[in-house]
Amino acid sequence: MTPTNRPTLKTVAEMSGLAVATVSRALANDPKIAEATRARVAEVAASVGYVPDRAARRLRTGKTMVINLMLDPHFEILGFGNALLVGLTTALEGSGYNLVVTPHFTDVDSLTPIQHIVTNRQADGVIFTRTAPFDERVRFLLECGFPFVSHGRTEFTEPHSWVDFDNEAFAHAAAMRLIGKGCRRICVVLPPESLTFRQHLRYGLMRAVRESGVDFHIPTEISLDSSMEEIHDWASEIAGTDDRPDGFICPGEASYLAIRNGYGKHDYKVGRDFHAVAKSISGILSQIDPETDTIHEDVEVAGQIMARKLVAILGDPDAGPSQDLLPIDPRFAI
Amino acid sequence: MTPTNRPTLKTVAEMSGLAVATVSRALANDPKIAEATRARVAEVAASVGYVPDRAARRLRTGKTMVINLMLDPHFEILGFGNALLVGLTTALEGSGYNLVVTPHFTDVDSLTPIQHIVTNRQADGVIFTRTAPFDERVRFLLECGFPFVSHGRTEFTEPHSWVDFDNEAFAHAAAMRLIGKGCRRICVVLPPESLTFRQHLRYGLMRAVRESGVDFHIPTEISLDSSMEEIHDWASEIAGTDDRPDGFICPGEASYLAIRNGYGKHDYKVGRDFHAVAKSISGILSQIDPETDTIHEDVEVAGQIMARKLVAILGDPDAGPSQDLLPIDPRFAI
DNA sequence: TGCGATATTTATAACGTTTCAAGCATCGTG
DNA sequence: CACGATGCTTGAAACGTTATAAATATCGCA
Repeated sequence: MTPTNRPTLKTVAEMSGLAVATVSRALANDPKIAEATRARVAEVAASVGYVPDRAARRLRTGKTMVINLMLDPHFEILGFGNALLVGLTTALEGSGYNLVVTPHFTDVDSLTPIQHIVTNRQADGVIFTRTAPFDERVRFLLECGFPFVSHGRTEFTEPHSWVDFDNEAFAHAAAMRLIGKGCRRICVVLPPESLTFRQHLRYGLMRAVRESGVDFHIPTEISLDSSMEEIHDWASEIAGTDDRPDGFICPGEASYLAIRNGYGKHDYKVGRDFHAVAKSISGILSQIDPETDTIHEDVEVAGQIMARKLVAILGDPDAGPSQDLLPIDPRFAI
Repeated sequence: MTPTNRPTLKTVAEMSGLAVATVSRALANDPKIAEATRARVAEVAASVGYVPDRAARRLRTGKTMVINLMLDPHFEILGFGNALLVGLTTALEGSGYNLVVTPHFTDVDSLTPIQHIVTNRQADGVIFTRTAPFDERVRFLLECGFPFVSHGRTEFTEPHSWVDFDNEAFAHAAAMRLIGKGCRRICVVLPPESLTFRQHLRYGLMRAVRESGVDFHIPTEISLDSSMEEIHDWASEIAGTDDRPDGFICPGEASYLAIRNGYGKHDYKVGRDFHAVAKSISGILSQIDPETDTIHEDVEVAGQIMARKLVAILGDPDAGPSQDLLPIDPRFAI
């Protein structure tokens, strides 16, 4: 381990015969510094490979240059967490912000880790997923005026920044496709009540129902958070009933697979005896069942947008919140 | 935003009528501080919710209390990245270390981001995956004596800390199972030459070949890094030949699916016309093909072990490197 | 020539922590 | 009773920045 010979402002100052303060301001492009000086300082700094010290900056300015991603280890759907992470990190590259990842269990105690981050200034902003209609994290962060971007919306009247997939459009488009294939009774596996996008999916389906008069079913025994085994068993059971749905909207790859296998137990084959439209995230479905009808949610670009949005907020705290509703592939939209 | 009223050492010092230095050392459990004082300071600190300032500490001590995970956005196999992340973050919880995630593309320039971290002291230790036999990251980090744990081994003589799955045992066990099912020609999809575990898989197969005299095939047209489409097309093509393999070792879920579908194009059905043993990571295979023969690699515990290992190294830099070869499920071992 | 205005630069003081050397009681001992 | 130990506490400096205020150089103009 080298005896810490990293160049500092002092190094650059001595080399250029200027004061530390001058160098600091020159590098900050302060217009009060003579153009010639600025150029010389920049050159010297570059030549010795000066890189400002994060700790010193953070201590002095209070800005951590850290963005915190709260990740729920429980409920990470196949590919979702990774795609989000990739989107965030790539968008953050070169921005000077570091992404630190903290585990937090949305269902048990979603607030404590965030409070810790806010009160102890561990980050400049937070990003999280699995947003609830009256999310306590959102409420808390709004109260303290702490910057954040959520994946998913809330029902608070006060606006805040979020990025979300248009699940309403997804469910509607999916339902319309199923109807187009002749389905008479459409079923959708919804997320638990606690998550906002449950309603969006439901509205999407209901709109299609209103428009077409098709029959529908929303199971109460299972949710999108149920294990694949549970969904599988439920599907297998319902497949044996007379009023079994002949069309499924699956807002996730896992639920699709579980249902297709559950029905498969009764030799009901997707595309022949029933139909399904799945939300694709990892894209694996097109390999498993190439003929599966899917609508893609691009979580990676969602991550990129969230990162850019948060950086923008941090850069200009006076800017109001902004929202991004990511549309479904227009080919599927009605 | 509140006007920064966070308690500091000074706060605690004033409240307890002691000097800042005393408080600092009391909280550090310095035995030179009177027992009574230590207790009082601890009490006061707790009562005001004192939490040491990371930036100040880092500036003073040089320790960043950051561990950096280098994540390759390209090649993250289904569930691998997320499982690793979950393992790391949960194991790191309460350790005081923050996990920051940096993207870096193993194939294009694996060194630069790591050099940046080392020379600019952005972290106390690094964790990375996709290790090569003569990995330049390992070489570099060993040279500077910078703490790290790799997922995967190298062929350097100088030992270093790593955690790895026993891919040799996996391939061997998989081959033996295939042979037990009557396979005559076994094929394994290997990772590219650049990755160390390619050899481990190969050795595992070769050992089984030696022991049983079975025929084998190692494709050169594709690798584990090939897209599912490519593997699918390759499998579909080879399925039409006379000497097509009747047993597959798939060190990944994607490759299994691609092959099963490629063979499926010729109406060859897994379990009937050919067999396969897949490495399961996300566990999704048991839902897609419940009868699939899989051997599980628990990437999450790998992550936990890596995190603990690195923390141990950072706690005692004089401790030598240590290695963990994670065994396959003993039920499958021969 | 001199004086205020303007353009640059700089010294200094923080930010919150740890550590080093020094401080000050208290005490046993010669 | 003085004197060095001993046990505990503390002042001051430093880590690398940035912000504030003050200093210095430069200049136009009376």
